[in-house]
Amino acid sequence: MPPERNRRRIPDATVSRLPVYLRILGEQADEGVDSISSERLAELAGVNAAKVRKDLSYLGSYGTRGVGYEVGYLVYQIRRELGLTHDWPVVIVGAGNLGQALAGYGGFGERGFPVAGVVDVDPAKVGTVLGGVRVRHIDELPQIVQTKRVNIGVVATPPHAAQDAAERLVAAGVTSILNFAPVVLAVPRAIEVRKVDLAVELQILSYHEQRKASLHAVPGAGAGAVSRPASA
Amino acid sequence: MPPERNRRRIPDATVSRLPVYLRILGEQADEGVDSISSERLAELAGVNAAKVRKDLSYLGSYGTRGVGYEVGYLVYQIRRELGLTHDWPVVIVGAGNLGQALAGYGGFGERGFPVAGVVDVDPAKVGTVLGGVRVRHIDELPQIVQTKRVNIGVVATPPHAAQDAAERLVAAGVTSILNFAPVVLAVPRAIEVRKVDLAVELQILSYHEQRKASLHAVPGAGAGAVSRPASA
DNA sequence: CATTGTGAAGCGTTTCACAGCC
DNA sequence: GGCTGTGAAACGCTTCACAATG
Repeated sequence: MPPERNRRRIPDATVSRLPVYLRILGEQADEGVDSISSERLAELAGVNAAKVRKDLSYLGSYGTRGVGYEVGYLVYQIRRELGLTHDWPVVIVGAGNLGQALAGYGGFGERGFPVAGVVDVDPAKVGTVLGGVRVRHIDELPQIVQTKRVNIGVVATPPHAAQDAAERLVAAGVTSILNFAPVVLAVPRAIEVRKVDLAVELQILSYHEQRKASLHAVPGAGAGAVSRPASA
Repeated sequence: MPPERNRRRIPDATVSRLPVYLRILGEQADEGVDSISSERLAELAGVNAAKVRKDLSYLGSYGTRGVGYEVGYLVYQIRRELGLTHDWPVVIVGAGNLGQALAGYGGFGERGFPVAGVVDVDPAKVGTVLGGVRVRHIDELPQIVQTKRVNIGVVATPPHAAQDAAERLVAAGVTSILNFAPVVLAVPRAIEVRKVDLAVELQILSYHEQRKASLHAVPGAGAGAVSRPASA
């Protein structure tokens, strides 16, 4: 029996949607649904049905024509593909406002990402307890990463400390980083970095708001020229 | 006649990078830099120089061949395009862990998004003070949105309350939503929604970790797999 | 016969490569 | 000479449309 084409390359766009499908499928399973069509899943995920089918087809042919997908089996396959068959402990650098909220937010551990540790440079914060975890000094980072087998680090420091935090994480052996600081981190190419930047998100919304506002300002179909028309 | 089409359509991908350029340009300005090349800006933003030039070209021709871009002027143009020439007050729904962290996080107001209010359904939370703002009852939402001219709402509730929060925001007159709840919000098409989902981000990192792990498992031709080829 | 799985077309984004200009 | 601005090629993602099939 030939095993499976193991080195499937899944498009980034698909990878970023699989967690959404997974969450929805979990909810459906909880409600007792055990079979679902691409159409229905698409509706719940807010996307197009063809996209759902193509996304799922990267995992293999796990549907049944004329019927749909078996929810439990699909959950299993997506979890396997995302590497969610075991926990991934994370370490949080920065015990400020955000670090505290993250550590205190139960959703982390529940979803398979237990907080293995929180560290900070500030001795005043060391020893305090956040979400059941004692804050430790950043010098203990290598030890935490090694003993708890941590692969994923979270940067929750102020901007000026973020690059240092990232370097310490990488030096300690972390290979993926979730960065909340509004800073472009310079790390080795092999390190996967994802960025969550509130200011960026708000500014994107601002762009759309401003756009709506200036549409209101122009009359019918013309080039209203409310602000300055610049030539090309 | 007003010469130019003012309604330039800027690609989404470009809009999402403009805030990054803007932040970097601001930092450069603070350091006294007043001219910058696409190459340098690209390096600081972690992207390709051609991309920077194409992105900036959607705003107009604001560079000088052979020289580069004037930092201050570029900041002005990007701010104008993003609608950052005035503040956009935001209202936060949900005074839990996350809502508190967001309200307490100074970066909001500093960057032009002052917190006009925080609301919650829970009477026990109403009246407490977060980051200088008193938590009010969610029934006061319409009043806050109207009197403070709020266009942007932030959903920071538990998942089960998120859809209701979104509907109340829309009913109150908000037209853009930043959603932190792990839920696909159903809103009218005219409402702009952006999503920040920690679990999704972590699961994407998990995918990459799992992928690295299974690469180790195969004998593989070539990839020497030393942990850190530190380069910048 | 409803629904999947998928070639192929369509579309938006990135990158190249170089003409245009300072 | 150096750097921008931009057509055009390359790429990746989305959507269509329909053959395959339980």
